[in-house]
Parts: sequence; structure tokens; C-alpha cells
Amino acid sequence: MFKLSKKADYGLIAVKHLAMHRDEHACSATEIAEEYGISTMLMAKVLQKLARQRIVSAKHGASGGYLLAKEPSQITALDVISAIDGPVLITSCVTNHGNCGAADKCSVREPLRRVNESILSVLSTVTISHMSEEQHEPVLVELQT
Amino acid sequence: MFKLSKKADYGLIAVKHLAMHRDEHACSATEIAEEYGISTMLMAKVLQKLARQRIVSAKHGASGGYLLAKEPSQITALDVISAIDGPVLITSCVTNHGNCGAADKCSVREPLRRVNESILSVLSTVTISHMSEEQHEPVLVELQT
DNA sequence: TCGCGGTACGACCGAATTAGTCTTATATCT
DNA sequence: AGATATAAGACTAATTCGGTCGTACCGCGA
Repeated sequence: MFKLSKKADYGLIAVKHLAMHRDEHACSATEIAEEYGISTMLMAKVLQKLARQRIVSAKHGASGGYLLAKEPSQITALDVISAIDGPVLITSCVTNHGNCGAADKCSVREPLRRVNESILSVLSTVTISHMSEEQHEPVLVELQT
Repeated sequence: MFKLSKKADYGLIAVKHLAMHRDEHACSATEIAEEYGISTMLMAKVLQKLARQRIVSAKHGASGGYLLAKEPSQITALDVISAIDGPVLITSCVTNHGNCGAADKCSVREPLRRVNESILSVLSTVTISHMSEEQHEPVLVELQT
């Protein structure tokens, strides 16, 4: 009911970890998983999804692991979340090929679509470097009511 | 993965329906359910939850039904959603009595809490009357990065 | 060149959550 | 009294999600 999936959570943790160890070494899934007490297998799967979306890049072989593929300021929370969970849609009928039976009757679709847009813009405003900084300047997000 | 529950969806539909028929008559669960092709039983349960939170008021007996308990401009999307699904928390560890094992290690908790705040403020900015209007003036929402 | 430490990926299972139903009780209008 | 509503909780079905496993592949270093 409106929660981030744990996998997306782990993804954010992993990306932030990589951001903090940028320019040091490639971090293996095992290394990250152990640091935060998460199953290695699961963390590996999360990182694989991030790699497929080119958010991180993988290095095979001994002393391999993952590295950020972009600057931390170029990676948004939305990037990470949608890489792992697919597109962010607050309702199932927002999509075009919506199978929401009562599509034409459903009077809340349009307003909810706008709420969805606002949430997307919140999520894409927050970058990994924002999440690492300590000071937090407020930003204004435009909301179409 | 970040979706509104169907029940919350139905709740918004119901509340908007009541707003449109304000000052006409009390709408029964059956009436609303049939109009949008939803099971009567389910719609009834949703309306019961809304009644318990004093968002709508119930009238028993023949020709009874539900009425809005407040002005449409005083009911926010957040009110409706949290009446049905409970408090909106994008992560499970945002809560105080958080059982998130690695609480102290979890480096993303604080930033996510701020994202959560922003989403709450988006949801509480949108009212039922907003959802019924046609014109959509943008509103600015402050986002703590 | 072989083995170890790593990623890649899909199939799979069990647990948890969510959607929806049924039943019984209670209120109120006609 | 009887018809029509809501109230509420127990129950079941369906779906999603978290997590595991097995197997294949890659590449560095001894």
C-alpha cells in the first residue's frame, strides 16, 4: 500500500555504498551484502538489475565487482527504483494499455495521473549525491492539482 | 512497488462520487458499486472504513446510504488513502518502532524519510474538490532534498 | 591453463499481503 | 412487520514479493 519494495530499498543502499567508495575499488555483491546484513544472492540480483539499466557497471573475474556507471549527481532515486521494480505507476489503470475495466467510467484516473507525475518529479529530483550530502536545501516541485 | 491499493482506489472513486451528488441524496454502497462495476460487498467495506474515520457519514435504513461528512475542499487524497490503508510509509523502517534490523547501518533511511514527507505533502495538497475541477493550476510543493 | 572468485540469469518455492466473499447483527424508514 | 440499509469480523482465494538454487559464463593470477 504505497511502499517501496525491499529490493528497491537494497538497490538504493547499494548505489549509495558504491557512491561512497567511488574511485577506490570495485565492490562485490558479497562485500555490500555483508556490510548491511543482506543475503548475498539477493544483493547480487539487485545489482544485476542495476547493471542491466547501466546504472552500475560490472567487472567480472577475481577482484571484480560493481562500479557506478555515472556520476552520483546524475543518478536519481527514480532511476534506481524503476530499474528494479519497473515503471512507477500509482494505479494500474494509469498505463495506456490499461486493463482497468471501467476505464471510461473511472472518474479518478486523470487526477491520479497528475498525482503520479508529481511523485515522479519528486523522485527524480532526489539524486544519489543529494542522499549523501548532509545539508538539505529545499527544492520546489511543481504539482498539477 | 509503489502502487495504490485497489481499495484505496475505490475509496477515492466513492468519495468523488459522493462529492458530485452532494446535496442530492444519500448514496448507498450498492448504487456506487454498480455505477463503477465494483462488487457491492467490497465497496461497502471501503465505505465503512471511510465512515469510521469520519470522512463520510452513514445513514441506516431504507433510502439510507452515505454522505460526505466534510466539504470536498476539506478532504485530501491522503485522508482517504490513509483511512483505508493506514499511514503512508514508503519504507518499513521509517516508523519509530522500526524493526529494520540494520537500522544504524542503513544509510538511506534519513533521505527516504524526507522523500516520504514530500509525498505526504503532495497527497495532502490534492483535495477532492481539486479532483473534481477541470482547470488545474499548478501548486508548488516544498521538497527537502 | 586451470582454478578461484566473481557476475548473469532464469526457474523455483514459501511466505506475506491483498482482494474479495460470507455471515450475522443492527438500525431505520415505510 | 418487513424491506432496505449499514457494521463488522471471520474466512478464502488470488496475487505479489522475498528469497533461494542451479547452472553458465567470465577473467585474473598462480
